[in-house]
Amino acid sequence: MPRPTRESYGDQKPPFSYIALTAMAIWSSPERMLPLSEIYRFITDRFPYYRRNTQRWQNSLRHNLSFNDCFVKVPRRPDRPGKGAYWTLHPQAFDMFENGSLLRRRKRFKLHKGEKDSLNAELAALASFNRAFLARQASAPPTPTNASSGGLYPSASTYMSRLSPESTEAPDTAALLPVAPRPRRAFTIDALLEPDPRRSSPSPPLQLPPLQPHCPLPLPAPYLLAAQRYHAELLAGLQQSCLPPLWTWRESNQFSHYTLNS
DNA sequence: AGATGTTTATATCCCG
DNA sequence: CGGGATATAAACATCT
Repeated sequence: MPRPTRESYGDQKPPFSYIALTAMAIWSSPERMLPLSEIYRFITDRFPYYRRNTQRWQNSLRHNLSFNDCFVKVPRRPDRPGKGAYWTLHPQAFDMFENGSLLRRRKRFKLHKGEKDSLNAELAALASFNRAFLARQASAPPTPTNASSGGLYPSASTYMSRLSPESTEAPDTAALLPVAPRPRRAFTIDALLEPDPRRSSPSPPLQLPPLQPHCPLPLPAPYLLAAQRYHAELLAGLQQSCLPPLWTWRESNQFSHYTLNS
């Protein structure tokens, strides 16, 4: 091919940190979130250097995902079964490469304890809900005669009827514990679902525009330039991915919880 | 069992 | 050069 678009740097180590490589992979995906295996694939597809010694660098990469607050683990929605969770970028970490170096950031992105607790609590609540939903699905499998009629889910009413009357909020009461005092502009599920304060239109379903199918070779410049746009799209993407139409996130006085759409 | 995450420890590297 | 960010190693848990 006249112009190599997928591979680069040959066998040389690319001048990117694992954090940068992972951010590129996540950012280049249509939904701005990827499972671990896809992050691996993004890197090995483009950088031949990482086709060897996979155990070593993949261990490092996993360490980075867990260790750095700039990466957020989003639980899978139950209609997308698979291995592992999705990984995305924390919107407040967009400027972490602002010094222009993809090798070393000026400072590490760290969430404050309150923000981190709040985010973790809400993500855990979502994961807990998904687990309970799947468990219920397993205990009441679809009729063996037709596996493909009427969608993937049992109806919401079916689900609700299986719950004891006093547990109509969520299966896991731990998930309902009051979340820590909410910081303004937090990256929380409910913050994401908060309609744009400036627009008061009655819930126009936020449509995620089909993005470029591919980002040939991510570079620093486009990364910075698109941060703003990415932010909006990430919100839309999370709204689509985390909260399928089956349920809705609701705010009551002190507790936040999921309710099934009826 | 193997993939995925989490955590701790230590070494190495880069930016100011 | 020094301190902080990053890389590597490794033990261990969890989930499919």
